Amino acid sequence: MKNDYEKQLRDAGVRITRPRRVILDILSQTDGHPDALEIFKRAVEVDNSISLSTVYRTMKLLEEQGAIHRHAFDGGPSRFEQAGNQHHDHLIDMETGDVIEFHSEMIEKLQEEIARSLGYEIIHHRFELYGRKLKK
Amino acid sequence: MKNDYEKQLRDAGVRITRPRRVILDILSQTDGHPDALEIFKRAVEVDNSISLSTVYRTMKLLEEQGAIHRHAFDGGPSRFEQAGNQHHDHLIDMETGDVIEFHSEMIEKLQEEIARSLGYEIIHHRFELYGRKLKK
DNA sequence: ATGCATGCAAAAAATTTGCAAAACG
DNA sequence: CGTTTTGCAAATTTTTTGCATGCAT
Repeated sequence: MKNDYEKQLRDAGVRITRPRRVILDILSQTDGHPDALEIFKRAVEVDNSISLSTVYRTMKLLEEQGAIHRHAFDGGPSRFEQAGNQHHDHLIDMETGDVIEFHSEMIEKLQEEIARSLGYEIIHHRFELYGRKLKK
Repeated sequence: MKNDYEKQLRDAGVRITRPRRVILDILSQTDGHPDALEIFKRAVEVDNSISLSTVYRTMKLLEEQGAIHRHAFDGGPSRFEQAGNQHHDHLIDMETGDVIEFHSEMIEKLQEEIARSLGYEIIHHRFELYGRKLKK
């Protein structure tokens, strides 16, 4: 997928600077869930003047713009992924750290129902399964 | 609820020291979801020689023993609650920070199904709703 | 007694911030 | 050209750890 967030962000009044473009490119070329440090390391390979602060600042900005999602899986640092794909939840393989994405319409519906019955409207949610691969 | 983890822990070979007893008492007198610092502050009121390190070490120990659950709600520090009550998930009021507990058998079943269909066995899961109170 | 637990201070890990200089539109 | 953004270093926040001493069993 091409990095076509650029126009979208520009329209939202976000300046597209060199560091931001580098980070956006990295995000659109990745389908994993890298943390800030990983993004930083890859960014430095492209432009060695980029700083870790800028990565953090950019992640916050992109999150506010809805361009990425931030995850905080058990313990570790925040990990990011581009938004825009269809919504999904995560299953984390506790042995390998692998992240498997899944989607359940049923779950989505249920949580709406639960929230409504408690008198709430959902802004966002986290649904993470932590498991171990079954031997067949 | 009385602090009756003591016997249970003792049987598991865990030494019951003064700091640990103080912390266990605090946990059993609380039905919120305090973080380490809050527990530390309350502990100091009972015994001013307790250190924050010990609180952290004790929380890790109790977690391993299954006596408490650790939560990492969006952003903030780890927050703890005693285990032993029936399993439940959390809805976090984004305006007040209040934590509302709920339980859905349907959700429990669904996640088992999802994990199984992906070839996994669930060790634990996190299901958190972040929402805003509906005005009626 | 003897090993495990504690307090303290220092280290680590993750993230944020102040500020002067540089870059964007 | 006026703002916004950046890099850097330093500060914060949360948590962990090394080590000498103290306490539980």
